[in-house]
Amino acid sequence: MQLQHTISQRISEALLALFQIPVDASEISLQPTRKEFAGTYTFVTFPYTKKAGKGPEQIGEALGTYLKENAAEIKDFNVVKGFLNLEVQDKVWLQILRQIMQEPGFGKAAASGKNVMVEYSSPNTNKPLHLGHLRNNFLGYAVSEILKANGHEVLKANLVNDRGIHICKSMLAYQYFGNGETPESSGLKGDHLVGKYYVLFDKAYKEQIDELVAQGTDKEEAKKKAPLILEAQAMLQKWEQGDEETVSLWKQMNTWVYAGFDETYRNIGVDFDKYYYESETYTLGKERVEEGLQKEVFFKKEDGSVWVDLTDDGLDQKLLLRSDGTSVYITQDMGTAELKYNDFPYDQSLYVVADEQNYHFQVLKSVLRKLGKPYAEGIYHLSYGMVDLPSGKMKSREGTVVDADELVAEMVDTARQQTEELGKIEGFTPEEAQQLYHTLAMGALKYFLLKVDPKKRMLFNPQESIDFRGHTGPFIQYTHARISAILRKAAELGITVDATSFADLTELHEAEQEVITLLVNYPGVVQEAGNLYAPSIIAQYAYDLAKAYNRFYQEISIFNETDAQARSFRIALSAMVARFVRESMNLLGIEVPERM
RNA sequence: GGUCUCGUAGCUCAGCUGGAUAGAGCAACUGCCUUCUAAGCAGUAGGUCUUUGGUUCGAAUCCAAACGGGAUCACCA
Repeated sequence: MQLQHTISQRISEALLALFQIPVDASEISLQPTRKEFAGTYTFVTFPYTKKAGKGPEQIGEALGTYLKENAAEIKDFNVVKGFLNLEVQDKVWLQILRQIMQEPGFGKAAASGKNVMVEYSSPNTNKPLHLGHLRNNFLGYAVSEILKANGHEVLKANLVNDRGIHICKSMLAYQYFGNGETPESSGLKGDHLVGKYYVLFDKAYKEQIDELVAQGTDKEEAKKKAPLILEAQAMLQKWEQGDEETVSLWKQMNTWVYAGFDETYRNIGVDFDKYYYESETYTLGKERVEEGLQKEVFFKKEDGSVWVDLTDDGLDQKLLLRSDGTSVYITQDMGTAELKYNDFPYDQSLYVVADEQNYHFQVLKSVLRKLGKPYAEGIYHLSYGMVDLPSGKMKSREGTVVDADELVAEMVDTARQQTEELGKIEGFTPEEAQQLYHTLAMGALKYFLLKVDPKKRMLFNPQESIDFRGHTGPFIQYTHARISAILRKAAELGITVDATSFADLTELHEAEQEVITLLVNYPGVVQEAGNLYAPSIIAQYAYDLAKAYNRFYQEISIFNETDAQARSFRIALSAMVARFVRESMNLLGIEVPERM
């Protein structure tokens, strides 16, 4: 809100009046006052000692005295070394709360006119989603919501990797071992069924390799010569040639997988505005290569392969087209970048992709820049760290992955157990109870994965990682449920509250004031999270707000308060906390319950 | 080997463009439910911010080097 800016303005005026130091208000930075001192905002005086010709404490004292006398917002001050701690008048806080109540869009930025595409999820169709994908999906969804709150037009895209050698592996194994199995006949979810054959392929493939090695073949050689891999490669050729039988099987298996993915997406609460399929885009990009050759920013080697030299940008030479004229990964991405831009002329295009592809995206951006593409600068790789298990890195082929569907189911079950233990389901219908378990499970899981800085690699311990107490999603959800109970009670008592209900109130408890201070910060937090593409900032905020509210809740009674204005104020404050807890959690894709 | 990245409490993580005695949660210990939901609140204990230099009024934060993790450097995706 304006409060910080107003105070900066006052300090700017004071610096000029007292020390003849001209400083623009925008250059004055305030920081939150540390817990152990009185005050809300702290101004550091060290940087001004030279210009003022006075010691840091003298400056602080002089500024504080001046502000207390001349600035209506300032209640009091104290100086500790070079730190001027400022207390804001209670009536100012109350006025701010009234303003927030009357401003439904508080925390939502006006339309920016900017278009942002967010590509996330982007699964392979040869196996089901696992824990790593969950981080990706939650991040992509949350960042999209945060960007919307910042006033941008967002298009969520999913680029499905539905072709390639890995798909052929599943298909081949299915041909050998499938016996016509279907999701219906096996009772397996489609993506899990296909994933099963992917694992089977790998197993059989490894056996063949071992066999060849036993016969004296070199290991690397064996990997290339094993009959199964040759068959898979032949199958990919047939697929590319449009072989009817191959394409038909491919369609069949993909249909199963998509049904499975849709179910998972629905279950975890993510969605997309547009799907792209690599089977439709993998030949794109060749025109870009041609364009680059004409512009002479790419070059062709004798064998016909096309390369780009990126040594100017600190990168290497990079292959863009194979000698046989077929595309590689980067060729495709050059094509899809153009396709995306034509579909949705973006100012920014985010790729939510794990950090193992950092180099790839540097190359992509650099290549498009060389081609002079207007959309090159908007490309941003939202790189996130891997999720490790206590046993180390997850490897899908080795079966050391945490399956997304299983994990969610386990979480729901844990939520049920916890809730039942606490005896909190009285008055719930079975459907409501099930709904609650799901809400809590997803809250716990999403919060756990989103509270960590996306860039950082993180550890997930299935045994102990997901808690329902402390710094968790359910803690924040619980706070919302608590407040809901208060608001229900207020309604039962016939108490209605609006911005005029506490017009004469002039004093606040410290715990109340701290809650308002956090509410004031909300728009700034949303903005920062948007600028940094960091849902973790929202997660931290929601926790801080819930924590501060719980302290207030514990210390101060609402319905035992005899002063009607103070009581109304506390109900209003509670309602605002509920509102911003809900909004901030929704930005993370997390629902909050009315009761729990 | 080149490039990039990370190293903060026993564990998992915060610490914004440099600011006060480095913060949470979990785990451990102590209090608080005849009063609005104890999935809560308050408190105790726990640290050479990997190390060494440098920049300055001031460094967990910026710079350099070392050590230790990780990623990447495919006519794979």
